[in-house]
Amino acid sequence: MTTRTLPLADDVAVCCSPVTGGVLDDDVAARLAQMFKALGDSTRVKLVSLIAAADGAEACVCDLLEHVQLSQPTVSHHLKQLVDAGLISREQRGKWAYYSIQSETLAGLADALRPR
Amino acid sequence: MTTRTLPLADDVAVCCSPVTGGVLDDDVAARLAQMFKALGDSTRVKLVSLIAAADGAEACVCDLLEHVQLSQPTVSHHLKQLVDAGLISREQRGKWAYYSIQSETLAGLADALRPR
DNA sequence: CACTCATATTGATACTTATCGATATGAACT
DNA sequence: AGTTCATATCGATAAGTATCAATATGAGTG
Repeated sequence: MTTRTLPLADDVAVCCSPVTGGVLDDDVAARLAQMFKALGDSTRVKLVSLIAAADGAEACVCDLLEHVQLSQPTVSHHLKQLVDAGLISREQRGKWAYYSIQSETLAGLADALRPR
Repeated sequence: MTTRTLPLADDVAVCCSPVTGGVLDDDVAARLAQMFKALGDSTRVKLVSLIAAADGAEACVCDLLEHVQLSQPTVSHHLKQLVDAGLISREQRGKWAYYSIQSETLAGLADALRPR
């Protein structure tokens, strides 16, 4: 898989399409599934919680490596998936890459899950 | 993989452990990931929305088959995963198996995602 | 420019999963 | 008991993914 941004529903559409609020269009379902899939791995769930709990609500890979028992390439790979799904964002500052939570996307996901 | 109920954190623990509220224990992260993974497939997201939108908020497999272009065994397989994750429940009534949304679990998941 | 450090990418491998056809189960009906 | 209908399970296969060692990239530093 190469890096790509899925040409799917944007965040606005997602936030307005609750899972339990009616039959979802295929593209909305696909976008939701992409985000859920990104969270469908305990390592990635933990990475998100680590980033959220980090000082300044951002963390570099080196910080995260100390908390999960995985190789650096593997952690990098998981972070990429979270970025691709729009759940976290990446910012390069000097030698370090800082990851932070995309709260709006996460909140939108939560909203899509809430019963209607 | 055989049928199993994961000996992980129960729903109460999950609902009280927001993803962005601090570093998650491994077992809580695993339970959350199990539920997210169940939703990490567009077919399953759509099945959930179909069930929620169905008359009486429940649907039998035959109803669902009409709305997804997949074989009956495949739909059965997806439903099983959703049941195993606790997101929907199954009730046999006569010849039919009725699936319905586990709203509390879904609400708990939404709660775990909401920013703290 | 050479060197180091932090992170990303590549390539390989083992494991998982989505899917289907075939078959089994199990309930109602005759 | 035999038949039919709805659904589940099995077995196989193709596609996807998690992981790591090795290597590349790219930013700072001397």
